[in-house]
Amino acid sequence: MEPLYKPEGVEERWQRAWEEEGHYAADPDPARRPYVIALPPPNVTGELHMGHALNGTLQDVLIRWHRMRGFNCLWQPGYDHAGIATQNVVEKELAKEGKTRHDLGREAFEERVWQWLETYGRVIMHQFRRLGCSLDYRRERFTMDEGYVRAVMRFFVHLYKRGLVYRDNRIVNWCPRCASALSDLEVEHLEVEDTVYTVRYPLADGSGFVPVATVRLPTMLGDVAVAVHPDDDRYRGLVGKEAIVPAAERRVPIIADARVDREFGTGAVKITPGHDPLDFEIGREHGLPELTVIALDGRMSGEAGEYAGLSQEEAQARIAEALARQGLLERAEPYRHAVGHCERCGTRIEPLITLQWWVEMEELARPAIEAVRQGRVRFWPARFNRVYLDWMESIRPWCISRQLWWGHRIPVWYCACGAEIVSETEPDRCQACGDPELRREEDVLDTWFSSALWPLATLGWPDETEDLAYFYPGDVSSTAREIIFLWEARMIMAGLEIRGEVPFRHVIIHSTVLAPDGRRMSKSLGTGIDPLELVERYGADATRYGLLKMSSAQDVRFSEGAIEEGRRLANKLWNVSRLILANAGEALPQARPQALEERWILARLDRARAEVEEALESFELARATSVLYHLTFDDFCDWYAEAIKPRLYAGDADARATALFALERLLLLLHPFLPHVSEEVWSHLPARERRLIVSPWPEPDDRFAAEGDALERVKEAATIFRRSGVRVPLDGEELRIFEAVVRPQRLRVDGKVEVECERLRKEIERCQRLLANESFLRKAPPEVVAAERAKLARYQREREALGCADGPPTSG
RNA sequence: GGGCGCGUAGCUCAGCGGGAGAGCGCCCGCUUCACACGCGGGAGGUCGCUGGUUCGAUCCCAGCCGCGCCCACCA
Repeated sequence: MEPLYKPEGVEERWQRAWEEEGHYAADPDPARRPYVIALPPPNVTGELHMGHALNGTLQDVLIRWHRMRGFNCLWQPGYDHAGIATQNVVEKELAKEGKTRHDLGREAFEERVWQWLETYGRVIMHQFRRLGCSLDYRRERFTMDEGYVRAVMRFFVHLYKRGLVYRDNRIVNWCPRCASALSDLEVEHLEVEDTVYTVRYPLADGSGFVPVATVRLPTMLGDVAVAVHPDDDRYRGLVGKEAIVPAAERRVPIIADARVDREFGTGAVKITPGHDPLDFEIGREHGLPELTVIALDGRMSGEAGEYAGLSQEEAQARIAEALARQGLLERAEPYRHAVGHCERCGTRIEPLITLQWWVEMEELARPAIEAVRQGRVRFWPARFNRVYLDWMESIRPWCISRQLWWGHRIPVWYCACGAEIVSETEPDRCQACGDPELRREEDVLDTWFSSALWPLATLGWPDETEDLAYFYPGDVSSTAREIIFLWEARMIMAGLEIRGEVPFRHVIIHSTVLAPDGRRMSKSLGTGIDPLELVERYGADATRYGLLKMSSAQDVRFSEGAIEEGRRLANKLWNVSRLILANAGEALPQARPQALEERWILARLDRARAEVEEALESFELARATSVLYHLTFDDFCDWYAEAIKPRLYAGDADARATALFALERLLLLLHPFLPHVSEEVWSHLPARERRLIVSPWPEPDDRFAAEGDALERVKEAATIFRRSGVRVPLDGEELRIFEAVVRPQRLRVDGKVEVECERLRKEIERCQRLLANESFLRKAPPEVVAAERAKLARYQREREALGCADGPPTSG
C-alpha cells in the first residue's frame, strides 16, 4: 500500500467487480424488502453534467445504504427519447449536409434518428458507472422501446376512454420556429421592450370613440369585440353599442366582462380570440367569432386583407401609420413586460387556435393532491409540498400533441367517413364504415407524457409482471426543482390513475450547482464544469464527496475545494488504514475493547452511525458527509489512532484487534459515500468473507455510549499544554493518552500562559454574570443553568491548574 | 403581479434562542517511524440594515435594502 492513495485504476476495478458479481442486480425476492429508485432518465443524446452527477451520487448513497441494510435495491437506469431536443440535434446534423427533415421524409428521418442514437447516443450510463453509481445496468430502458411504447399507447387509450383525453380547436402556445404546439410548462416568460398603443375605436353610431390600449397592433385585424368592466362608469353607456375596428373596418359589439382591469390602460380592451388566451376565453363565453390573422409561420395570414403576407413588424408599422393618418392613434409609448418564449429555441410564442390533443387534468390531479396532503408522498425539503400543491390546485388542461416527427405517434386513425378510431394497435378497417383506408394521426405526444409512466413502464406495465407486483410502488424520486411539475407531479398522477397507488413515497429536490461566479452552469455560456474531468483529476469518491457537500442549499456555487476535501478524506482513510494494517499482525483474537480510547472511539463511531442515519432519513446528505469527515479526521485519526500508536507498536494484541474492529466500523459507515476507497481498504483486511458493498450496516451499539465524552479532559489538557506549556494534572489512562498524543519533546512553548489565563478570566466573568442574573435563573431551563455552572467550574479548575494570578474583578 | 429562497471569517458554506463554526486561503512552528492530499498552534466576523418579542436574538416576528429562483392570460 502506497502512502498516497491513487484512485485511478482502483475505482474502475471495483466498479467492474461489483457489477460483474451481480451486486447491482435486483430481482424479485419475496424474502426481502424491496427498495426502489428510478433514475430520472436522461436525454438519449445527453452527456453527464453536474446536475446528473449530483443527483446520481445522492441516489447512489441511498441505494448503497439500503443495500447494506438488507433491502433488495432496484435502481432503475434508462433514457428518455426527448422529443424536441433529439429532433433538433439530428436536424442540425442534417443541416450540415444542407438538408432539412422534409428532404428525407418522415420515415427516413426517423430512421436517421435511430442511426444517430446508435452511434452517438446512450453514453451517459457509462459515465454513471464511472461515478460509481450502482444502477442495475442490465435493466436499461428507453422510452421508445417496444414494451414502453405499448405502455404509452395503453395510457393514452385509457385516458381517452375515460373522457380525459380529447381533441379540440383551442388556443395554444405555438412556436413558429419549431412549428409545433407547446404546453404551458415549455413556455418561458422573458421581459421584452414593446410599444403600447392607444387606439381610438370609433363608435358605430358616430357619437365618438372608445380608446383601446394594445401592444399588438397587427392582431386588431382579428378583433371581434371591445370589452369594458361592467362597473366602469366611464363606459357604462357604451355596453351593447358597437364600435368599428379601424384597420379592419369591422363593426364589433362592446361587451362587459369582469376580467377587464379598469386600472390598466384605458380600461377598454380589444378582444382578439384568435391571438390571445384571455380574449379566447372571453370570446367563447360571449359566443364571439374567432378570426385568425396570423399564420403558423408567424406572418400575417390571408385573412389579414391588405396586410396578408407581411411580417408582424411590417404590419405593425403600416397599421400605426394608417391609424395616425386617420387621427385614431392617440398615443404610443414604450412598454416593458414579460412575454412567452419557446423554452427550446427562444422564439417568441404565438398564441394561435389550432386543433390539438388535450388531457383534462383536474380529475387526475384530485387524488394526487390528496396523496401529498395526506403525506403519502412527501417532498424534501418540505416547503416543496406547498409548491406542488399550489400548482396542482390550479392545474389547467395539458396540450399533449406536438407537430414533430420524433416521438410516440398518437394512436388515433381517421376515416374518410369522419370516424375517429382510438386504438392501442393499428386497426385494419374503420369500425364505423369498414373502410380499410385509414389515415393515422400525424402528431406525436409531448415527451413528458411518456416520462410520466417511467416508474410503471420500466417495471413492465402494461403487463402484469412479477417486477411490477414486487417493486411497485417505489420509494424515492430525486430531481432538480424545475422538474417538479413537468415530471414529478405527472408521475404521481399517472401512478394513481393506473395503479391507485403513488409511485414513490419521497421526492427529493436537490440543490442547483452554479458556476463559481454564480451564473448558471451552461455549455453555451462556457460556464459548465465536466464532472468526469473531476473524476479523472480527483477520483470518483472525492467528486462524490464534494457534490454531496454542495447538495444542501437551494443554490450552491461550485467549489473545487469541496472536491479536494473529499480527496483528502479518501487519502486520510487510506493512510490510517495502512497504519492499522501494518501493525495488525496475522491471527487475530476477538476484539475486546477495554482501554479508554477504545471505549471512546466505539462510542463515537456509534454516535456517528446514529447521526448519519438520522441525516439520511431526512435526506440531508451534506450533514451526513460532515459527520463522517469529522469522525474520520478528528476522532479516528487525530485522537484514536494517535492514542493507540504506542500500544500498537508494542504489539498489544487487544489494541490491534480493536483497531481492526474500529476500522471496520468506520469503513461500513463510509461506504455509501466513498464506496471505492472503503472497498479497497476492506479488501486488505484479514479474512473478509464478503465485499463491503454487501456487508451489513452496523447495528446500534450502546455498550460504550457513556464514554462518548471520555476524552474531553485529555483534550482540554492537551490544548492548554500546547498553548501554554502548562500541564493540567491527569492520571491513569488519561495521562497515558495525553502522553501518547502530545509528544512533549516536539513542543515549542511560547510562554502563553498569560494569554490563556486572560481567555479563561473572560469566560468565567461571562458565566458569573449570567448566573447572577435572577431572571435567567428563574426562566432559563434547568439544564441550561446546570451547563453554565459546569462551565464555570471547569474554567476555574483550569485557571487553577495554570496557576493564573487572580485577575482584578473587572467590572462592566 | 403572486410565491419561494438566500445575504454569517478573504472564498465556498454549516449553524438557526443561552460560550460565533468547518474546509480552503493566510501567518507561525514541525522531513513526529499512517498520511506534507500531513501534524500542532494562530490571526481574521458590528452573523445585510432598522425596529419588535424575550432575562437573553446570528437564530423568532415586522419592515426595509441587495441577490437569485419559480409561477403568471393586465391588453
